[in-house]
Amino acid sequence: MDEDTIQPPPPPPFLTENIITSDINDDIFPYFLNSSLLFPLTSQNQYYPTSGPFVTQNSQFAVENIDWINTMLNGKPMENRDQMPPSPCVPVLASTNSTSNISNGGGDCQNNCINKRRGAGKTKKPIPPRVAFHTRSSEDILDDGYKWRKYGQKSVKHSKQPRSYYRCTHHTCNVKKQIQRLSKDNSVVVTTYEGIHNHPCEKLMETLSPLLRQLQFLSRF
DNA sequence: CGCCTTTGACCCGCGC
DNA sequence: GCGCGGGTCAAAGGCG
Repeated sequence: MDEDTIQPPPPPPFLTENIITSDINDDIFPYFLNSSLLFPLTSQNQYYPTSGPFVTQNSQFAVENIDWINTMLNGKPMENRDQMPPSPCVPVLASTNSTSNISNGGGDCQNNCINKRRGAGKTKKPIPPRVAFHTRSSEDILDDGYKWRKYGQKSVKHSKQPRSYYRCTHHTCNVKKQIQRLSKDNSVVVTTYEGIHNHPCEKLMETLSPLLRQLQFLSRF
């Protein structure tokens, strides 16, 4: 397939609707989130592909299954974000089977989240990595590709809106998230992630697999 | 039947 | 030590 025939996909509607700010280590970065994928933005408000090999109009580029939430929680990608290719990007087939590096935070969650409330001992509880998103959405629960189980809900002081507590249902994963609407602006959902997933994002793989299969098929002609 | 949400009780950290 | 507020547990009930 000639590269000229590859047309960049139109920006999905959520890119103009669900504007998100993320709050990590006192830095605020804008992000877009669709039903399952998270797109970091460049400083020029261009978005990155979430994962897989991609081409820009001028060059090919591979993003290897990056889970942006986990990557942010590891605190690494921000200084490099403007070195990455601008959108629109088109997914292409990987020419070689690259090494798999799927959303593995290096097990930090196990270290940081191990302190349970009972028997935590006298040592000061380490603060687990956290990231918060502000999303304008009518939906409380944004589908981030992971599966969550609600384990609590509390009303919080100085807020009319209750706070909901969720835990990743993966049996080895201790990642939690809190969901709460802003009392000042009910249309804004604040989602706070705590910890790092130690397993791949199932939905991400589900989403990309058919697309890549289709492209593989088309590339034969 | 298994998985999920709901919800009141309980626990813990922190400030006073 | 006490009280408050936030976070978690776990039983009960709902749903597919």
